[in-house]
Amino acid sequence: MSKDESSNRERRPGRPRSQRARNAALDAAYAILREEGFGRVTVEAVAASAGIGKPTIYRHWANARELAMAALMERSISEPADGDVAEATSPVAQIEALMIAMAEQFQTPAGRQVALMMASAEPGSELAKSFRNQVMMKSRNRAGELLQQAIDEGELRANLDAETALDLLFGPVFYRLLTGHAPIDAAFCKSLLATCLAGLQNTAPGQQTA
Amino acid sequence: MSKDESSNRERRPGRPRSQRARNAALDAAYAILREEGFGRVTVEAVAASAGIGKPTIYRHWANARELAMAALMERSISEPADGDVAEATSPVAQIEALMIAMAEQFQTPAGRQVALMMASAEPGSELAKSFRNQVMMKSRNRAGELLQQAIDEGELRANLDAETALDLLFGPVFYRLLTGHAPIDAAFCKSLLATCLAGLQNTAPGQQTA
Amino acid sequence: MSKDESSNRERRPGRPRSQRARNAALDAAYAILREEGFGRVTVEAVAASAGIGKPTIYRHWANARELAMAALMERSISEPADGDVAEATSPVAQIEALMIAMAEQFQTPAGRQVALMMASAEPGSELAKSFRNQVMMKSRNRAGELLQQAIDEGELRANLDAETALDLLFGPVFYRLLTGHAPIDAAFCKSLLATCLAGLQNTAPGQQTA
Amino acid sequence: MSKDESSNRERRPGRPRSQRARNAALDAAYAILREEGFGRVTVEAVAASAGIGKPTIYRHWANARELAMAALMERSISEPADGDVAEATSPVAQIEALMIAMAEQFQTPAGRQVALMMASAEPGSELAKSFRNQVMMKSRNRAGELLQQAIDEGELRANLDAETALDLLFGPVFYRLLTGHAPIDAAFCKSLLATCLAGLQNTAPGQQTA
DNA sequence: ATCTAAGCGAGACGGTACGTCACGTCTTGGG
DNA sequence: CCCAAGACGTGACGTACCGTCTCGCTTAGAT
Repeated sequence: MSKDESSNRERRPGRPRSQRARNAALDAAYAILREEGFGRVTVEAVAASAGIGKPTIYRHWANARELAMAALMERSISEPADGDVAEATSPVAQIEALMIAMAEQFQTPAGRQVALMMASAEPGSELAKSFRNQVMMKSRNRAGELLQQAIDEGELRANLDAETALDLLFGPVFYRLLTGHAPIDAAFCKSLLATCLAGLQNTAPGQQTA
Repeated sequence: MSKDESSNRERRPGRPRSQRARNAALDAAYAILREEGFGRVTVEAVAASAGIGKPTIYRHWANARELAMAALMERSISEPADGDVAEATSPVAQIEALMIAMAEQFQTPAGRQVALMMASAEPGSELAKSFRNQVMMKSRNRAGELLQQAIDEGELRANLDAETALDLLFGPVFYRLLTGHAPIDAAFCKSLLATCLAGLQNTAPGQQTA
Repeated sequence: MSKDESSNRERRPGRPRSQRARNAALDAAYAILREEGFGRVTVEAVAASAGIGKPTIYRHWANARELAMAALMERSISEPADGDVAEATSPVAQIEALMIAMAEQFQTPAGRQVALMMASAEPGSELAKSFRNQVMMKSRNRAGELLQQAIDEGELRANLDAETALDLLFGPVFYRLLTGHAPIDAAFCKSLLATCLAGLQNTAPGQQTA
Repeated sequence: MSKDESSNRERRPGRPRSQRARNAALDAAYAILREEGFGRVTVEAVAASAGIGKPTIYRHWANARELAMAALMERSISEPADGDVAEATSPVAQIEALMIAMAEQFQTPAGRQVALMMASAEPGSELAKSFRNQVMMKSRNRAGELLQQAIDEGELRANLDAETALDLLFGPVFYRLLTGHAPIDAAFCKSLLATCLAGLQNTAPGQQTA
């Protein structure tokens, strides 16, 4: 997530990094992210608004994008509404609750920046992976477990390709986040899940094409 | 689409825009786009490499992003492989061909920039819409027609929500383009379509959860 | 002064230059000159405010500086107050009236631009000479005649170097116009002339240095 | 004089301004000033030729004109030939030496730009005053002291208006610098001083006008 | 009564320079 | 060794004007 985090916790010589400065940077970056967008999260602006020096920021993050990503990860992406999800009775219902919670986050000002942040991160970077895992894949991974559970319980087909199934559920959400061609709301999530479950194919007897 | 006016224009006064300059700009922008990426498509670089003046570029496009989008639209996005699609026998097979053709485009250097370009375009702008329609929705819209055809022929369920169904098919592709967590290849497209058609639900008798 | 003025008045073929456009350009240039200063007299601004085309301006003048100079010469520099000058009785008094009239012109907004215009004209150019003759030398030349007259009448020394004498009278006025270290008013002109006439030297007997 | 603050500065926080960069800028500006003229002293050209960044130039000076003025002041305007002046015996002779030294400076390529620089400076600005004081008034002020000395010694009239007298001596020099209608050489300076001292008036007995 | 060359407005063209923003690095004094 | 402050060189921004070049349209003397 951050630049250092070296595991050898032996205590480096000299003055330790100021946690105050780090937090001030993240707070300022997150505020700008929400209010003015990802593109305005510049090292210069964050340093000025947080009252910290630019080199201090560069000690913690490689550039403004990474700072913005870190700010989003630490300040915005809450745990996926465990309450609602836990209340649900079946694995499939829990998946639905999970998707709806994610959808809600993508409708906040900060959430709308997620696609841009992911798109502009260089693909191989450590932080990009971290961001992907925490912001884009967390719900997906959790849903993966629920999916397996549902298969085990016989609710879903046993011969399911889990990867493809998860892409089917989460892909359309990010698709809409990216293109903005339609809203990302609870109704959409429900429709998505329902259609996904039932399949597109006509299964009524005597109606088959062949 | 671009800064200039729509088609119904008899004749504006003054010297007309130079088609030569416009093409040189698009060519240069497209070359940089492929070779160095979206982020390096700067007005400065395009002007220098095209041998035209910066103000000329600004006369045609509002900024470097719009120029890059226009370049991609006019230089890259080919017709979606009509040949292969037409060869397919059934509407569903045609949809599959369509998806595979799109997937191929997204594996080119220019194609990989698409997500970034879409994400960084300001959402309401005219060019963003145009880009979305031409680059991201063209295949989708064509698939929509085929989808309806398949419903009419009884191949697909009659009570299908077409929007959701299309999002199910195309969403995952852009999802992978955005996150890069897995390749976008023909196998993926086929798996996607197959899973989508069959649904996730277990339909075997005596297996129901309840 | 202007670009053409070919003396061979044989009449060139084609449409003649529009006097309307020429006047509009001069009017607009002069207005900008007074209101915003010499530096804002751009070909672009004049063309826009006069409602004429840029090439039309370039047909008449080589560049904006020349246009501004022409505008000043044709719109501002009036005849040097013949009335007041003529009323004066002696040649010396006429010189004084001439200087005061010139001083008045240099206190108008347009007049203050004269030093800048002269300084920024390239020295050898035809229009620079013309400007110098019309704007800066006209009064001086007239004063030269009066000076000779005064010498002839015995009012001034016979062995006077006229060039130096004229520089002594007019130099300080342009000096102040250029540096702005002190006002250019009638009192100054009078003091100038008086000191000049009497000389600096102490002529009282028995006071000599040696 | 320049953008930065006055001398009474104990220590500002942050990295101090680079004297190296400042000197490089002034050197480059002065070289361009001499070789190509005031109009070619552009921030762009100075930055490139000095190997420094444009923003650094703007940190030190408000624009190219001010940079050019500063360059002239710090690189060109030498002390007014103290040697020659000191050698002169009388105050009046010292004034003459002073004028000749100034005239020499105005015949160098850089000196010829002085009128343009003064004319194009906005009148009220701090740097314009500084330029006037250092470049145009230094000799004048020194001459003012000598003038007073000469009056005290009885060489010049006691009832002299010093301001007017100084304008009489220096005005014509700048007049010629501005208009270029005649050379600024030692002979001119001598003629100027001589005519000035003696006055224009005819003092021969029995010749009076009245 | 045409023809036709040149002027007209408009405005795009390739340029140069502007003054600004942000980058990522370096250099101060102080903690 | 970190911190704030703020300078540095770099690179790109978007704008203002430059002086030139098409455009289609007058305009007015010469045919």
